[in-house]
Amino acid sequence: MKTVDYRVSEVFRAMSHPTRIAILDMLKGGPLCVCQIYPALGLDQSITSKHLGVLRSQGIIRGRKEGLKVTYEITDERYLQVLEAVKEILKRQWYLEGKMWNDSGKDR
Amino acid sequence: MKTVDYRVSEVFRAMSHPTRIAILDMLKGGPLCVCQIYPALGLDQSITSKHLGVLRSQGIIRGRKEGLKVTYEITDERYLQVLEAVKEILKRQWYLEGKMWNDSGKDR
DNA sequence: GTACTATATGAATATATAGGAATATAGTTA
DNA sequence: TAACTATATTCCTATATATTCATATAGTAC
Repeated sequence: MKTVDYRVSEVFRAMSHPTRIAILDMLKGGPLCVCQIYPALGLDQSITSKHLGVLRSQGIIRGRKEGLKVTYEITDERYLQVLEAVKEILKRQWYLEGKMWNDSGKDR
Repeated sequence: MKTVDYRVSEVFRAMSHPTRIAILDMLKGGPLCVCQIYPALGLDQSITSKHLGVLRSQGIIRGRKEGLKVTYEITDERYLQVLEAVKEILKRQWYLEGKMWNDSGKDR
């Protein structure tokens, strides 16, 4: 039986890639089709599918097939809260350090 | 300049190892000396030091030298809240799946 | 100074993960 | 049925990370 710590580590590992964080950010607004996700990320369908698979295997997102398309959504809103919490911690740290930052060129 | 998403990914990656999660759990109770941490984990001093270095490099913990010893502590309580939040999500998921679990043999 | 203690670091190896290109699978449409 | 579409998977290579053992560094005590 896997320990809780081990499962927690798997979840953090799944969330520890910029592309997968970008995917979670996209899903904040609600379910999205794969066909909407990978063009928005500017990535290959194949690579995107693998990242979705990592998040899905950890139960962070779930997909349902609707005809040819697959729509993904967050399984538990608290994963988004966790993500936001870390962003907030870092923003404060950076603020304290007097730094500026941005994501994909967009100012925050 | 590193993006926020990239920094978030680094923090998650730092937290994505069972040993480092165990270290954070130990530090919940307050600062601890390295000499207390690695025996409690049952790990080599060298390996423990490297894991501490990963957490330190991400600003999750900080150490201060006191004579020969180095004492580590959490830099921001919210990192612990993030850790607890994920544990809670997983506990609920496992409960819904009707599973039992434990950490190092201790029932929860 | 030497000897000792606690911690960090380096080099080598092993394992894990990511990315790219091609292919497989499942569903649709004609 | 064949052709098409959307997504997932496989294989291969490159890169990143973890572990082990040995050594370096910094502080203490004599």
